[in-house]
Amino acid sequence: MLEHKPQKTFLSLPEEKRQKIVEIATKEFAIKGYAKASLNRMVEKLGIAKGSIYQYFHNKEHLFLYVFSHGVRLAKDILKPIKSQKGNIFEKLSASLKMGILFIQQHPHIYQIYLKILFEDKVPGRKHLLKAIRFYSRDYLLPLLKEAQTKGEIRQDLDLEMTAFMLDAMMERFLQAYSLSYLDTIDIYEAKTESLEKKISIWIDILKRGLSNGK
Amino acid sequence: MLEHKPQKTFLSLPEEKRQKIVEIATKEFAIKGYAKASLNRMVEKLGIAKGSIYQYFHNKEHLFLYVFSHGVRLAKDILKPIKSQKGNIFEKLSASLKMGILFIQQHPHIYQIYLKILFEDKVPGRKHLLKAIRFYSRDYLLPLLKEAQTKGEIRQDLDLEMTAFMLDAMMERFLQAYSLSYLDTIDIYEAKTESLEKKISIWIDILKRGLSNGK
Amino acid sequence: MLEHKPQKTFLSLPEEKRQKIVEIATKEFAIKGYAKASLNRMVEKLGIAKGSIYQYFHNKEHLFLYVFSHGVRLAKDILKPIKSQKGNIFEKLSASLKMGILFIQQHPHIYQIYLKILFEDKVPGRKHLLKAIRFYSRDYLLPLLKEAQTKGEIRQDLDLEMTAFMLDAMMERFLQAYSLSYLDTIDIYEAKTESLEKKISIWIDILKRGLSNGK
Amino acid sequence: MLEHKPQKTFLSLPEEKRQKIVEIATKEFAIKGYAKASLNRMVEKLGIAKGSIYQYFHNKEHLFLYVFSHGVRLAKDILKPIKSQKGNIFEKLSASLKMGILFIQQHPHIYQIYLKILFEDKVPGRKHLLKAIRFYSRDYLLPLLKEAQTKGEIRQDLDLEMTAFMLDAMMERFLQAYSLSYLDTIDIYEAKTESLEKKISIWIDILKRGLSNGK
DNA sequence: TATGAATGAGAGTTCATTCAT
DNA sequence: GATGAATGAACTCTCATTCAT
Repeated sequence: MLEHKPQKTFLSLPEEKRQKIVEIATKEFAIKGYAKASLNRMVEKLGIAKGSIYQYFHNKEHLFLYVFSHGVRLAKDILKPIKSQKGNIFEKLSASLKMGILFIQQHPHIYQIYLKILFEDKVPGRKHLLKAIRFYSRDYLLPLLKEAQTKGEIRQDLDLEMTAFMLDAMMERFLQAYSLSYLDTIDIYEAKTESLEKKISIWIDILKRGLSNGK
Repeated sequence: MLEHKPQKTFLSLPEEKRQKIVEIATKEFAIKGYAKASLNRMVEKLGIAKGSIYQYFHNKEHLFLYVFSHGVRLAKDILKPIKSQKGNIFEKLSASLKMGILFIQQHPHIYQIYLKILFEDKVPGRKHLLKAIRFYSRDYLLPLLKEAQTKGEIRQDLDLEMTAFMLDAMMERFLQAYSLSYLDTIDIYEAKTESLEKKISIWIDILKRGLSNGK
Repeated sequence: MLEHKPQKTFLSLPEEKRQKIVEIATKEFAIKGYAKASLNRMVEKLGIAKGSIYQYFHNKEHLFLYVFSHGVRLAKDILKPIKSQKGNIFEKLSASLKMGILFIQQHPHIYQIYLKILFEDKVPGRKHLLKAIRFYSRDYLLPLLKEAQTKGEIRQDLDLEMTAFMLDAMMERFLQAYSLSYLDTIDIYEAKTESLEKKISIWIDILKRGLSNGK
Repeated sequence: MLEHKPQKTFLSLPEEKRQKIVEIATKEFAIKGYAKASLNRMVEKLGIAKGSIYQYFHNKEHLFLYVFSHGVRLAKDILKPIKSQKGNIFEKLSASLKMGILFIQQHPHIYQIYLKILFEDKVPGRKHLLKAIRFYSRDYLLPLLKEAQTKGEIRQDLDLEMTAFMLDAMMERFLQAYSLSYLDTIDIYEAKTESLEKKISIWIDILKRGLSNGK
């Protein structure tokens, strides 16, 4: 699942051209959102014919789904190593946040697409896509929390399901704020002016106190 | 500030008609976002002529700004009483969250508009609008935290600015998740299936442990 | 003919209001031309209701015709005295030109309306209006030329019809150039930068040599 | 300068279609002026889809500027040979007038566009366009007059700048009158009913007497 | 396979005119 | 007599999609 095959013609394109198409399309979807993204603009920037894009992808929707799943693949690759790294749960959470920031810096448009479709309607398969990427929730955080509870890093009386939800919400919101600042220089939350390192450490510190056994 | 006057024509309309216009427009902007919202659809749903909407508002932008500021006014009215209510900071935060939930339930489309423009570009006055509504951050949370620190409800060594940022992020993300579930029945985070009351209380409990003095 | 009566309601308006209406309407037609002139803008500038203008004039066309004929009346009043003044034909032509300049300076928008409709289609009664205002041609210049020929001021062998056409063309074009410069500060023909007096006298001098008996 | 490129799409159209588009557009702009010209009407007359015209030209303004510069190109091609032809200045002026008449007969709508924008506001690049086409003034007439003065064809005491202005005004007004008659059958000045040849010769004769040395 | 001209629905906006109050 | 809300046709422009070459 989350597989969205382009036409064969796209796959037989030279690697370089394929990359450029994905790159331009990603940027367009990221900046404009799905509905307002314009194939016209894409082909113009790419310097290819209008009809060509329809040789590569059946329609706008297929192109979008391919671009999106491509982004998810990149994100998963970056986050995978954390799960198996050493350290307690708080160190892992901290590392996850830092990795998230890094990903946004390296691929600003991919995370931006995710943010755009979060609240946009008429995005093809939106619900399915959103469900598929809740890394931090059940699939990612819950196992982490269970392990931590077993090791005694966090309290025994915590409702892990809800804690996972809370952590997911917090972490994603942190990335949202950072992304907004990074991309828009809106800086509504002053995420940029303060040291991110310091912000993360304070955050984790509060969580540690909140989640672990009192002294 | 954040005042957006409609044409006189609109103000002299019968109350009922005015309400219907705001309601339909709010819904359209909430569902479609600014750029994709269609005045055509609005007037059709309202059963009025295309030209009429231009008697009421100078253009799409003015209509949007009016609808938006109308929503903000409603939100402010609901949240105002909390500041002066009794109880410690955790009780106030808890009350804020519950009030936020209530507001979303009563005016689902207003909060939805806010979420839409969070990540949409080309929204008129977007930066200004977003800055104007960060209730929870500096303007709202910081005074609360200062008071709590004075009263000894939270630790003396907390960096209040960053704590405010964290709380703001957490609370807003909670509402985001709830709103997504409520409107879309997406239920990515199972926000609906669990008791909200319970979820909030666990959340506040963790915060209490994380923020207050040990012991 | 060239009578265009407004509605009775207009005539019973206070003098001041009537003047203001004519003034604003003249300006609007002068700047925008007939087709692009907007009743909306006029009533807004006048501070009266949209419906009122329809109480005063049956429709846009009637308003225009009234405004136009009002302008013609003013122009005729200014030019009338010249015919009976003393001096030879060249002095009269010179005086006419100066009077034309004066009229444009005093009522820039009236002459502008004439220029606008010269080449605009869909102007109600355009042909009729244009025929009605060829002052310089048959009605004005021909009698002048005949008298001058009788007095021996100009050659006997001149074809007066054609000379009248030429003079009409020359004089009107002079005013056109002046009007363009005066209104637009376009100054395509540098009409402004040079002394008008000097320009007129050179012009008349050439005519005198061209039209009168050698010697 | 005065270069206005259409889209590539237009240039790769079959010659016949391109001509038809220019022809229809020229006519529409000539009859309606810039502001009131309707792309809707054009595409309907052309029998093409609304969107197609936007494949050929970026927007209404670009279409207009192309059509206009196309007309200027035609006019220049026609008038070029005169400068270098034999004869004195009066023969050249006479030839210019005749060529002007011929051009209007062959391309009635092109000259009409020029007349339309002379007095229309909001025409894109109007000032620039008008400045660019004053053939008869400084660029064309002044050299002619200087040469004539050198050769002794005209008086030494003439102010050439002003004479150029006068000639320009006279000749253009002659063409205006002719164009109005030709297109509108308005015939305000009876330009049609009389022999043009005779009219021109009388005109030139008066000029000759007015400008050349006595005797 | 690649092209790009053609399409037509739908967008926001303007405006002269009508008519119930 | 004055008002101004309502109308709807017409405007310029955008866009995803099709299809003959």
